[in-house]
Amino acid sequence: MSTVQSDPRPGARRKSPADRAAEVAAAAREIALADGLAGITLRGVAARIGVTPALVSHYQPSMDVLVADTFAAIVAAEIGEVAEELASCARQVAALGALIDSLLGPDRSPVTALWLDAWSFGRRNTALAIEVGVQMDAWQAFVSGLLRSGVAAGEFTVDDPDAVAWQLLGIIDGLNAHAVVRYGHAGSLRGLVRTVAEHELGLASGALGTTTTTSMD
Amino acid sequence: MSTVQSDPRPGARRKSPADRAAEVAAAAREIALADGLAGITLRGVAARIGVTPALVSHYQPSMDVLVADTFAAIVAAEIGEVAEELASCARQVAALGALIDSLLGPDRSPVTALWLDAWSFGRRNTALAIEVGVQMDAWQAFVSGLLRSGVAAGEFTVDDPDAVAWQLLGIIDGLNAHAVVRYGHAGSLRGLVRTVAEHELGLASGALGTTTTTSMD
DNA sequence: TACCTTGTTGATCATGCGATCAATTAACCC
DNA sequence: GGGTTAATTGATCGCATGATCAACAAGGTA
Repeated sequence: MSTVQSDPRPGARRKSPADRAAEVAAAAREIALADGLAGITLRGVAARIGVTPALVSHYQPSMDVLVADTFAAIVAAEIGEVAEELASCARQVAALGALIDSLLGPDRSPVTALWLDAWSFGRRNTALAIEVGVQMDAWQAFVSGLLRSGVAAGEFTVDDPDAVAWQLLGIIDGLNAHAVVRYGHAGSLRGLVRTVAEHELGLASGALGTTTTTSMD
Repeated sequence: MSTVQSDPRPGARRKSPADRAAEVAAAAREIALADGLAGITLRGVAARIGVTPALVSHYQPSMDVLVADTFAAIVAAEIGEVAEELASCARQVAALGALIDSLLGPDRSPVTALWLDAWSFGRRNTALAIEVGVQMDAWQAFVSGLLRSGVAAGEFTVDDPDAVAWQLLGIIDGLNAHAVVRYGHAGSLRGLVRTVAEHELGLASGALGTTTTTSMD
């Protein structure tokens, strides 16, 4: 992931700017996922790749930007992964169910914690605030696109796909946040989100697939 | 609010430990609501009450504790206010509707932002993390109590009031978070939460009161 | 009024952060 | 192999934070 390409020259410590930049970015991502955005520090990143703080500083306009870019990279990558994962679904109903499963899965803690950090730090880091907006919009666009596809395919109906997308993402984020802060994971809450989605889309109960549902069934 | 009680002695600068502590706490609360938990700083609090940083330090075991206590005080006060506000409701259904209105009202930004800070900072501040847990549990207990009262009164049925309380709070927090970070306020989302609540409680649509609902109706 | 308790101060320390820059030296090219 | 480019370093600055403590002085008390 960190462009480790064989590296022909023996004992070579110097790297091309592109490689170094990639290395810095990768280190920042790893730190962010492990210790949160607050863990991304000049000296911390430098130490992780065995380099002087000055060098890290040299490859970034400012730490605020590095933090913002790191957040954006992680979230964007995740959107890509989820999109790819959902591409195999024949019907949009199935894709939506898979999306909910994915976003409320057992391994969400790191990314959810990252979002919590971003929401909080965004008030003191303009670059990050902008990136938070961009990534939230990206998620919203992805989900609303999914909804529109489903409507186009005649699988369900939605009055306002944009609004419903925001609602679903809001609910999911809230449940995930609670799960990260107070519980282990939010898997048991999938049923609730499914129910909400089914209601919003005018689907029958269970149309989005069923695991062990939480509430009344 | 900051115990300004007349103060008989003229030109008195000295205050009793209790008064000073209250003054410090009040200043911390004001700062937290205005600038977030990150704004609570030794020198900042000191400057606000016209006092030396050393004095503020003198009245608190550590800044981490002051931050945690400030967060707890604000949230606890809000729970108290909401509880009092809901006490006038004759039926629990009305109380639940009022609760949703209150928690998704137009002036939620400061408190929601505070929660976001707390969730994020809790990873680096043990005292705060504990307080976050306590206050989340307090809210959960309040809501589940409300649900149990409604069940006892025969107004609706809930299989697992504890779980449903967590779900409702999770949804509300998520929508509020999105509203704070990306939108003005979450008022237009009340309809969604009402719908979820009605579904969870086996109520008819509109049973929790209606404002302009968002989705399909 | 003199004393003594104690709330309060000023100075100071230690820490961690981001950022800068001349000097170094590795790596490439001719 | 020598020269040149530029990646990298070490040293150092400036700033903000939390925390400590001897010294001071306000204010109640005898």
